[in-house]
Amino acid sequence: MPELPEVEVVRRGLARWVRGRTITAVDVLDARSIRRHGLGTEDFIGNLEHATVMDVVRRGKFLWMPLAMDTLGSVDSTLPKVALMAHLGMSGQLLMQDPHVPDEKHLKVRICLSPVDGMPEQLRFVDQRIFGGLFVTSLVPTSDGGPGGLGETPLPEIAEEASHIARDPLDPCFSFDTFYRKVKSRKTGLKRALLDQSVISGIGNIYADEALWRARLHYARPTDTLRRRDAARLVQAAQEVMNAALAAGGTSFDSLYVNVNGDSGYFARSLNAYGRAGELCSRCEAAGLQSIIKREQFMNRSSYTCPVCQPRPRNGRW
DNA sequence: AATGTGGCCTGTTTGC
DNA sequence: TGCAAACAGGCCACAT
Repeated sequence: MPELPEVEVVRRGLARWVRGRTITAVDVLDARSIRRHGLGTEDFIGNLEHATVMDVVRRGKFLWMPLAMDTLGSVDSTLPKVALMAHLGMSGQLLMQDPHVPDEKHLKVRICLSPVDGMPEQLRFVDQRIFGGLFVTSLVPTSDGGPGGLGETPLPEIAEEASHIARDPLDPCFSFDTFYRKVKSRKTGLKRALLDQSVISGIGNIYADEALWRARLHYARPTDTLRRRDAARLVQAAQEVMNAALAAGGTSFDSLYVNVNGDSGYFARSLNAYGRAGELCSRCEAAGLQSIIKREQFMNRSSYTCPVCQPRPRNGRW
């Protein structure tokens, strides 16, 4: 499933094909994919047609395209106030396609772009499970005054529907102090805090388990007992594992298509904890020990840990 | 107010 | 063999 590194790969790929192009037509094939656009299909389409895509911006797993409306034949590029928001959910894909390519089985929305030589004319949203979706949202000032997210031409504004989430660990404006303050003030388990988008964004179940494993921390570690150096190790671990995944996904930048093929494929081989129940912990093995990664339920999700190098709390003491 | 839970979705895998 | 249940999981509405 697309996680933050995959969404960033999509952002970079998409920017290359859609920046500066005008939307000429929109075809909503399944209204469920725009259910978060509360004003309905007609309003959704009306907001997009004749608008020009100024950039592709990402924070966490939210991706949006600031739009400039073409008024009286001239594009006001100085003040984009709305954006086309996309969230891929579990199975969403954004594909650049030529018109003659047959519709994908789970094609939900087709966005036609002004023709440019050598560039595909359609941006297609394909989504099997419909956890993802598209909708139009306003741009609002950021709370910290920095750019809303990662883009080619950073705006001091953020898509409203993404304004409640914290900066992700790959954001140049990510603040460790802010993260640590938020974590410390929580009264919950560490993994729950990691998955809370208002504490730190972009981390899902897979990267949460990987970051915790790398930092040798247990998912149930009470957040208020976390030492500064533990938190620093955890953030660094998250950055390392996501940068590695990003590098592995970066090979598809030159593709005509914006690559989001579901299973984390190539990078899955690099995972040390997630999905490895019953297998030896590689770090323990390297140290001459034999411990087996175990799978447990936490927050109705699978959590994978090494019982030796990520020990569970005993008597509430760490 | 802050924290925790359930449900949305459907193709694939597992189990009886 | 065949059907049903489990599973995947980000996010938000709702409950406590």
